[in-house]
Amino acid sequence: MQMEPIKPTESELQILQVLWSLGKASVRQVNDELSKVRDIGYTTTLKLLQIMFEKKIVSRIEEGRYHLYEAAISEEATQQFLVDKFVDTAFRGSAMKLVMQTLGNHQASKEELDEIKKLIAQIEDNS
Amino acid sequence: MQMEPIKPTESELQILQVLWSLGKASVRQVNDELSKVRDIGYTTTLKLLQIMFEKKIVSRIEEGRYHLYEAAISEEATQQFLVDKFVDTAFRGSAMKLVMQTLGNHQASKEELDEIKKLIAQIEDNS
DNA sequence: ATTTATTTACGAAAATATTCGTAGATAAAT
DNA sequence: ATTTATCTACGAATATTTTCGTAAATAAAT
Repeated sequence: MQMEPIKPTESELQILQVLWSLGKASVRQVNDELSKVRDIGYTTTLKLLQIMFEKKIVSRIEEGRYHLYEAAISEEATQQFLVDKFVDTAFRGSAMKLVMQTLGNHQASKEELDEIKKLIAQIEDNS
Repeated sequence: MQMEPIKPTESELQILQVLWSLGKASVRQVNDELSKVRDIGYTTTLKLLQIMFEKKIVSRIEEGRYHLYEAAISEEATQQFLVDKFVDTAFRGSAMKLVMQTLGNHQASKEELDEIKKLIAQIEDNS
């Protein structure tokens, strides 16, 4: 369990995204994915993963000569933590303002809207 | 009009929040507000405002011996920009996931939920 | 067997962001 | 008039984050 959720840096977050989508992955694989998004050298990716390993943000297992890395913090918990921080720093604490702003400015499919309505109904029931 | 929205740093965002809430304000006023939130020296606040002025994030007018600063970018546009980036880096591009996550984990009043339902209905009408 | 490629470790440079000290100007207080 | 307080400007120290070069080890290819 992650007692004190570590605040990942911008780069670390990018790597976490790759790991969340790939599951276990070698430095090479992470670097290949990351390279699709931005310019980055192999040893930079390696170093980032090493730092993240020290910070316990990722775990790793030795697989012969190389390492397989894996996210050690869950996507949901991390997102939760980041949303909280984000609401504070960008929305002066108003989570609902964030919801409104996002809803109003991003394409949502009928299915997504339905899901959100369902969630709202659920919240209303519980109060 | 802000053609290329500048990405404010963490500190700059804090200052913007103060300015958005105060309107025009002196360095002293900004610093007083900021001090409520965290430890910060007067000249640090001053320097930050000067840097932001150079970057055109804030405007200022000379009022006698001192300056009055004002946010030069709107809260809404900045939030929009930040949400977009945030959705990308923390939610792998899924804005609706952000909405769901936030809705599910933050207290919402009946009024806020009604407002959101209204917004959803509006979106549904337009499609 | 030797060369080439791939891997990890690690230090340190480079880039970015934050903080503050000091100086000089001016106003306010004594 | 002199001292004290308050303001801006600005350089530079710190802290943080990102990037990469180099070395050592090992595997793969020739």
